[in-house]
Amino acid sequence: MEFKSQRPRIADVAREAGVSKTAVSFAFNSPSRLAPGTASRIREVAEHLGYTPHPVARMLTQGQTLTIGVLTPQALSVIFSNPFFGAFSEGVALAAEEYGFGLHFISPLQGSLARAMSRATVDGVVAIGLSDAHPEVEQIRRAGVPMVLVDSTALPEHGSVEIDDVGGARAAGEYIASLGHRDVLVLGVEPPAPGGPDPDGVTARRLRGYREAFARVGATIPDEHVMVGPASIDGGLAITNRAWEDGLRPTAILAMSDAMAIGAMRALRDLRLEIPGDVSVVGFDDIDLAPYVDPPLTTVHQPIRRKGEEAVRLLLTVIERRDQAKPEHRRLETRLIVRASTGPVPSHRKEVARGPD
Amino acid sequence: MEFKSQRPRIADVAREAGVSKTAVSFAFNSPSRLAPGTASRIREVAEHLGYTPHPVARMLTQGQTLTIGVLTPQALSVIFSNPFFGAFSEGVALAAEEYGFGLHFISPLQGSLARAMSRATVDGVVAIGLSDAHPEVEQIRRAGVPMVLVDSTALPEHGSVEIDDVGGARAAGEYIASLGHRDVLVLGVEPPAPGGPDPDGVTARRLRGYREAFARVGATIPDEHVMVGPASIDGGLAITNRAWEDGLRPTAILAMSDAMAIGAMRALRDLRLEIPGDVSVVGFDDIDLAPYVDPPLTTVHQPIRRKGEEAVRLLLTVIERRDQAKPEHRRLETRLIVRASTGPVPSHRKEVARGPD
DNA sequence: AGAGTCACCTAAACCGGTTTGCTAAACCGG
DNA sequence: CCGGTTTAGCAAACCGGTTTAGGTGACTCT
Repeated sequence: MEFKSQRPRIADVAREAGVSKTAVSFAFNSPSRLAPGTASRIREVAEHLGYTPHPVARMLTQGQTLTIGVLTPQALSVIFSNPFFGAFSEGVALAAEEYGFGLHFISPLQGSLARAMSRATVDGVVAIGLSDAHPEVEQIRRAGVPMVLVDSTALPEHGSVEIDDVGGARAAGEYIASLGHRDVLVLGVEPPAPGGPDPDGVTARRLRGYREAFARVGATIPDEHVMVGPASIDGGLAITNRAWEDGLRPTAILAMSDAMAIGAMRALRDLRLEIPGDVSVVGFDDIDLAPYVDPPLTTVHQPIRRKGEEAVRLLLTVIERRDQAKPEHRRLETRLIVRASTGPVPSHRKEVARGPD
Repeated sequence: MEFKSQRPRIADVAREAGVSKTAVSFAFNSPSRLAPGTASRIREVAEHLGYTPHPVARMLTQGQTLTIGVLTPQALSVIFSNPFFGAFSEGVALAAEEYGFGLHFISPLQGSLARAMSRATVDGVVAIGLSDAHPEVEQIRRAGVPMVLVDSTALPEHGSVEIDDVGGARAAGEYIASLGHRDVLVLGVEPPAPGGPDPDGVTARRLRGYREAFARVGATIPDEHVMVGPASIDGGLAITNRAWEDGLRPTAILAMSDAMAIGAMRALRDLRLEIPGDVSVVGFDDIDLAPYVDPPLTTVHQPIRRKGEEAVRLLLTVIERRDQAKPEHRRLETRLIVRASTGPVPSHRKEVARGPD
């Protein structure tokens, strides 16, 4: 099957140094249990042979891997295309590195998240956007791995870190409404679970915030004005185009991700519409580049890195004292950042043609 | 030390089902060696107990981890702040997922890359930006792990994927020179090895390209006009400010990363300079957002995702036929993308004050 | 000189699986 | 009814380490 590794084993070092395997192990892990001379001699032999303890074997006996997993219900190749995830990973990495933990990314294997989980050698996982509706949620829960959820409360028995989605979205909605907009398009992020509508996911929560804001001014956001797609530039671009093809002519677009907002702005440009002259755009996340795009993006700020950091810290406490202590749930604040992609509703429409509504 | 896991073991399933461990193992791995009824009964018991084979134990016997590592000489928390890395990871993930491999990120542990490597349970690694000058390069080489290098030729006995840095930089330099610029500032990316000057690293190669281009028009880029810093927005911002403080007044900035270029543009704005009216800026990478920043960034395009993908494919062939076949070295093309952040050299300087040169 | 300590080192058990060889029973053709 | 082949399942060895429970000899104390 595989190949007799030419890598030296502990027994090789033991033989070469004329001691037992135990001594070699001690030389590396508790040198104080050996005569100083012996310990250093063994280490020299090891060095000479190029010996390094086999990490897998070591994990097996120690019962720990010093690795934490980042679980995503979507393929990594899609999730990495959202700058949000880079920043989140940055936070996760920061905390993990601080405590000497490695990072392992876990995404569905042959379509199965549970399978990927059971393959992964981690001491615990940070699960991002794991929805209640995910078909494998039960298997994952049963795996009994220490876990902290991010942007989800699907598994209340585990700790979680989330943000004030509703409040952030409400602030965005109120601001847009205050500018006079009544006809908006909402760009939702695709539910992680391919099938489920994810009744309490990020998309639903933010939508609730938008709607609350509009309700206050007596306006509504009909379901047909909520379109969902991948949280990427291309996603936002495609959906916006589709909306226009469908005849929608909103004066503002509320995107649930900055990447989508940027895609939407691109689509609007291609339609010869001005931002914010003809259409206002507001994003969500406040990625590093949000201030630098053209026009600078009005968006809902969330502490992305901190979200990753706190999730890891929470997870590490769970791993350490593997207790039944009641899980901690943290909620981080959001706030609206007004830049230049939003403005008052235009007094006249550039294109008179309205949608079918 | 650690905790008697409540997780069921293979022996538990065996006892419960009234068979041997062997039978349980067969039920999962080669059901054909068992009577159909027995196999399914065992699987039921396992399901009922919530049994899942321990991944570490399995790795140990199989001699493979089905995981590939991504090795970076810098902390993940810094490298993830460069959008380039997100896109690169996207490519890596795409190929890894295709072949059912997991992804493990390896960064220095307590300052030591070699230590991090020896902890990591991977079948091979993709090392990005590993410099010749890195102090631990010898230890890493000796580890004998299948490896593919990206953006580096530090270890010629391993395969590599790189891009035409010199050509890309030369194209950028020629273009800038053709616009009449003679006084430029180069923003280099920090050498991965804290100490070494990395004589043949990315920074050196691109610098060579810029200089070749300027040489053709009889101009030079003095060393004091080459400043190095972290490849991030903040890095570019800080260095540009420092350059101005040092009295430099270039008419163009050649940044070796788009993130730095964006930071530089920010600094220029803060200095009340116009882009490209007063100063032209060209980046390197062509990240997804390069067309969307203000002004749209002129930059050297490189196939970032493909770089990640090819590295993984190369690595997988090395892992599979663990042969001594001569290592493959691939070089991907680069090309200049002209957008709006560059223009002709201004006829008069906004600020007359010149630097000390 | 004998008992007790200590320093140093080792054999064997163990972590949780997989794989190899083997046995016992069932099956088969003549 | 018998020798040969299959089938179904088991015990034990193994993967490469760590850890436990001694064992040996030198040294100290009385």
